[in-house]
Amino acid sequence: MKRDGVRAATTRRICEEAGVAQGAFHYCFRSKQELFVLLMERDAEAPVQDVRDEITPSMSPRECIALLMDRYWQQVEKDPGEQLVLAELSVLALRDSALSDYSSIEHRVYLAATLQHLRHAAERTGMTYSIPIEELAEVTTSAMLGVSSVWLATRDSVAARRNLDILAEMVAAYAITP
Amino acid sequence: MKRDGVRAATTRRICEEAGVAQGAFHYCFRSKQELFVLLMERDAEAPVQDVRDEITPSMSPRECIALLMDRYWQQVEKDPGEQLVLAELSVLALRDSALSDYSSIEHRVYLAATLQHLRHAAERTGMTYSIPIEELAEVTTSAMLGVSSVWLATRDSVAARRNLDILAEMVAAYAITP
DNA sequence: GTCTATACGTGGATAGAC
DNA sequence: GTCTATCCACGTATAGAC
Repeated sequence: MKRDGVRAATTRRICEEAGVAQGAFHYCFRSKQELFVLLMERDAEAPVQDVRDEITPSMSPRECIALLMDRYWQQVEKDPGEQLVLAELSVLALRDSALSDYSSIEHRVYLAATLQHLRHAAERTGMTYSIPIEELAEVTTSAMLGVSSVWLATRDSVAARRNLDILAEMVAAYAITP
Repeated sequence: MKRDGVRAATTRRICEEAGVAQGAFHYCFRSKQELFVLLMERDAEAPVQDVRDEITPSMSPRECIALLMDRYWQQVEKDPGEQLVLAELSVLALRDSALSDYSSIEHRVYLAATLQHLRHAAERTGMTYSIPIEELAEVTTSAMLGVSSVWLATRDSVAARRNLDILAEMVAAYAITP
């Protein structure tokens, strides 16, 4: 999927690359849809990277938020194919009622990471937020998702980094230092 | 495409709903890809709604930006299918080198609208921005795109409106009143 | 369990009558 | 120009031998 796109992942090609006959597919999975569900369930349980140790008590809000953006951007740029596949699966799920539970996996995975990061930052530096942390995490995650979507299409890394930088500043404005 | 998704737009069904024989398709278009290119060219030239008259000199930056968000949100919620089709076409273009020119149509269309809005707001109210207007428009558009992507999946209108509201506040913080 | 063979539907595209 | 008929490739899924 990462190499050739979700569309190219036919049962024939999957089996071919797995070195088994195509007929074996329906021994392993009831249907192709079942495989997709299993894949998306796995993605939805992607472990959230633990950045607890990277936040030190002396860091400013701006630095804490910048760290979140950096980690996110690293992940995107390290493996753009993965982002693209997640995007493909998301739109696929939006049109297939059997997969609709997974239409927001991309969002959910990163939302959890953002929320965790904001919580750790608050714990370690003693800062608080001027709006509910869930709301801040939600808008931050949505915005980051937008930035990465645009980057996937334009591949303008300079613009993406600048966007995340401005975004970090915007979000940090909602932090209150003790 | 809006009703049943881009995938469902086969040459057969297009001709069926157009009331012509399937063979007529390849008289009108060289290939299905050509039709897609034509469609995306049309989308890319979507007229930017003129909001010049809605901005009055007495409005605060916060109100000006909120107006931008409102207009955007109206468009998304009025016709979610269109947003979804744009998203589908974007990912399609990302995997098809012949369509790669159009992978960022969604972004480009709204970027132009945002930029125009910010310029008009500056002209009518005399305000300026503390960072280059192009950079502010870029990050704002990306963030709005992210919010609408998430909404397409979750259909949580309350969360979306709240996200846009916070976003408006964030962006307005970059305005300097005269 | 894994294979081969095959059924069966659905794509895009073309040929050629009218 | 528009139609019918057809080609051919490829998709998922199943049947049944080994």
